[in-house]
Amino acid sequence: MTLQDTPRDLEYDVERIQAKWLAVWERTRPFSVSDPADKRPRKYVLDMFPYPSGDLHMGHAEAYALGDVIARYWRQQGFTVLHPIGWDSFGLPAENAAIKRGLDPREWTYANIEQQRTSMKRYAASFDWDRVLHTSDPEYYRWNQWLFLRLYEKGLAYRKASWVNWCPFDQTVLANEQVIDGRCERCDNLVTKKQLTQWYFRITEYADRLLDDLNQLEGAWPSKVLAMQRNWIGRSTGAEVDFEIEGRDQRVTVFTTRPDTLFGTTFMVVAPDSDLAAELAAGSSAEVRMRFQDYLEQTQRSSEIDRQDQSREKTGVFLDRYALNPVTGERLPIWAADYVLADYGHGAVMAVPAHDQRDLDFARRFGLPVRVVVDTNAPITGALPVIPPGMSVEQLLEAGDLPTLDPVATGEALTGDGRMIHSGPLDGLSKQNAIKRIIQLLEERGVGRAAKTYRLRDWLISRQRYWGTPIPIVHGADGALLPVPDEQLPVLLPPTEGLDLQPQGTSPLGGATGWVEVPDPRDGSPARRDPDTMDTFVDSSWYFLRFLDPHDAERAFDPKEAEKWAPVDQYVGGVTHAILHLLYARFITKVLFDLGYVSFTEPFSALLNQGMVIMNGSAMSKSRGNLVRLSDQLDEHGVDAIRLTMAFAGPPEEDIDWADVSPAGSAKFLARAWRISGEVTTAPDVEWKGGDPALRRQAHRLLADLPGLIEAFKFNVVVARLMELVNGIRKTIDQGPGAGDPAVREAAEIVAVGLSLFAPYTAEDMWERLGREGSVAFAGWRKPDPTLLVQESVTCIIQVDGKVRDRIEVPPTIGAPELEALARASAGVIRALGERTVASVIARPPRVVNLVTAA
RNA sequence: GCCCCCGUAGCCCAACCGGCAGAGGCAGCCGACUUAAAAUCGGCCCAGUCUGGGUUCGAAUCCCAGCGGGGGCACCA
Repeated sequence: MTLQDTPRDLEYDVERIQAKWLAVWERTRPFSVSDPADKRPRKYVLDMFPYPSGDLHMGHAEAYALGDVIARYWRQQGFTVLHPIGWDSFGLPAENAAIKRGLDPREWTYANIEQQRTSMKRYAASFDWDRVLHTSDPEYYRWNQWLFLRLYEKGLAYRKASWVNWCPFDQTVLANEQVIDGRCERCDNLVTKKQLTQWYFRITEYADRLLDDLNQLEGAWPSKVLAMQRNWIGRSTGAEVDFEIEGRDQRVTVFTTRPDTLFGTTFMVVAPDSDLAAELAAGSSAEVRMRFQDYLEQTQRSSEIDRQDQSREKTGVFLDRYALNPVTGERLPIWAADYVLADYGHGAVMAVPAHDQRDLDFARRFGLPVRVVVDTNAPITGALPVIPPGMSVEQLLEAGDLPTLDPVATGEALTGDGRMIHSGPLDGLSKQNAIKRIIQLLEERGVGRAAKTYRLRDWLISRQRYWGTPIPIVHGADGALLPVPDEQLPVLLPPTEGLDLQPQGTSPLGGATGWVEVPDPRDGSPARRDPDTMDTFVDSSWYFLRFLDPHDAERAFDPKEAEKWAPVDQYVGGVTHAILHLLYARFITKVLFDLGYVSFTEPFSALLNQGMVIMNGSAMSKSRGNLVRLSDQLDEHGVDAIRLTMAFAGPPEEDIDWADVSPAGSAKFLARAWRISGEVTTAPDVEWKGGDPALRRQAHRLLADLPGLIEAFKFNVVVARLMELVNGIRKTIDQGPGAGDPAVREAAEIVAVGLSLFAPYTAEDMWERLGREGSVAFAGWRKPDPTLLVQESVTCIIQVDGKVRDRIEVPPTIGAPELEALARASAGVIRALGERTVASVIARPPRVVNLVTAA
């Protein structure tokens, strides 16, 4: 039987193979998942969905190649794999492009989606094309609105006036993530602060759960991402202490991580832009009021950059007001200074200059008292300098080698551990014990308590832009917030005709008169829709659930489907989303859990972060002139070669420098593998048992190792092993039993199935050339034959004092005594040992024996 | 300043629970085939694992301290 027929078949023709199989897949839709009777085990493999800005680029190519390896692997393992794709299609770039070109954002967005869809299909990503969603479709965003209303009902969506980031050039509010080093991410102008009333999601209420549940993900998420999430949430534990204020009824509460230093507090500092500061100043003299007002204005003029500059000298004004230390009754002057932040803790701190660097800097600048209450030279912890032998601590002190105890002189706060002094009931205690004791005391007297505080802030979700989900709230003339009833959803975005999308600091939707003006549902009087749209991170915080039921017109998703598929077994995407997107999705999942819509509390059971594709050591960009176009690469080397290069380049989480890898080499390998499939002369039903044992062993060892390698994301190693096997087949054909050996067919088929994870076109064509029916994508792994995995003999290394002196072939089942005897008798050992005698023997059969000589 | 990764041949990268430092590729060199070149096939060359300590019979692997690179958080009380 001849498998190669036409002359064209003799060469690996990338274009022909791609065109052929692309047409087949378009017809058969092999990766659509819809059979409700399917009883196979399930996997949900999800790639982060793309934002439709232009065509796919190299970064997409890497992410989708790697996600596809995982999806295709589980299919070969006999799982039904849900691997959907959609578009995160609301957002600023569409709006900006629309403004620039005078288009409707819809045109730009959906044209780009079409282009990306075509590219993805060409790229042979094994997506379920029947579940596509776009977040900018009303069928999708109506459920954002539904979700918003559920949060609103629970008190988790609320409005508040607050200082927000404001770009004076773009005339818009910016999210924290859009502020890079104090500048607007888009126009690079300095960002200022503006007080606005905005919608927030109360994510801080979930801070503890968001932090603690990360422990469940240990090992399944990259440790880097876990660390980033922990940093971002930023929980610190300590205590709240209530201070009485002279001339004020209410106490002021401060947060501190060092309540043990309470006796060392010598003044109090409040944030100048806090309500408290304004109130305290108001109760002071006219002169203080003026000085405070000046300072406040100065603070607000200074940019984020200035404020974060740590070399900047401390500034502040004395408010001529006093607080009373709750344990000593001591009078503490109150200052306003911008090194205290209004929105962290309570916007006020108890200053302990001896033991806090910032407080010390401030105290030294303004001549405030400094009192040491922790003797950091006391021998309590390892914080002491190393004491050279023969010298006592006293001698060192005399020699001036120990740090002096006076922070005022040195300018260095004593932040280390030590023994408490000048602290009444705390004297003599260590830091940890002092913290416990003082909290106890404060609680007994009702003037303080253990407390936690967080860096995490509530999630500002309003945007004054057009291209997003309208917030489903109507404002009554009396200020009432009236949620739009579920049955009236979606609140559709009005058409852009007649709207000015140019950012002006208020939402463009406010100008859509016919849309924004609605009757008050209570009495028909004039009312207005909320003109803001939602942050697009809302869209992506639950899309993985919509994929389970993307066409459902009755609800956001079917809880039964969620039960079947969710949470996502494997999530794949860039580390750029390591904080915000993942945090928001985790938050919304917990909310949906609390509301009873899902039965799990974490959305993504495992996470793989792929690195970036860079060029010559730096990120690709037009301005650098090092941009590599994906379409050029695909044209030049073929889809499979590019996909294989992405997998082979190295560990997935590391960056790929395109200058260091060889797509041409990948193409060469694919051609080599493909050619073998045409050389096989045995029929598909040949009995392989009699095939060349060496090749069979190699092939079966690969089968045995493959699951572990893929599941550890060692795709580069799998590709290397496939290359090895192809080399083995080549050798068997050219220098061994020849192409007619059954082992050659067996190994070639294993290569085809293995390659189906990385190079779907080539694998499919090989499978056909091998005379196999059906798609290779579902062929499944052959079971490794255990008899082929057992080695007849292994090489045992024999060491003398840890150095290899000989190696012998032994049966794998050899016992320790026997092995030791062989080792002692080996020529290399006798030579190395010479006159010396063996003191002890470490035998680890069958791999190693170590003979240790007497000293 | 605090925290998280990573440092192995000229380059990209392997090396299981600590046990022969090398699987694979790129580049280079040599050879076969060819009138020649390309393609193809075969072969060869190449490091003692960033540095210094420690643990161990034995360390690329574990621990400590540095150095170099990447990343996150940061006047966060």
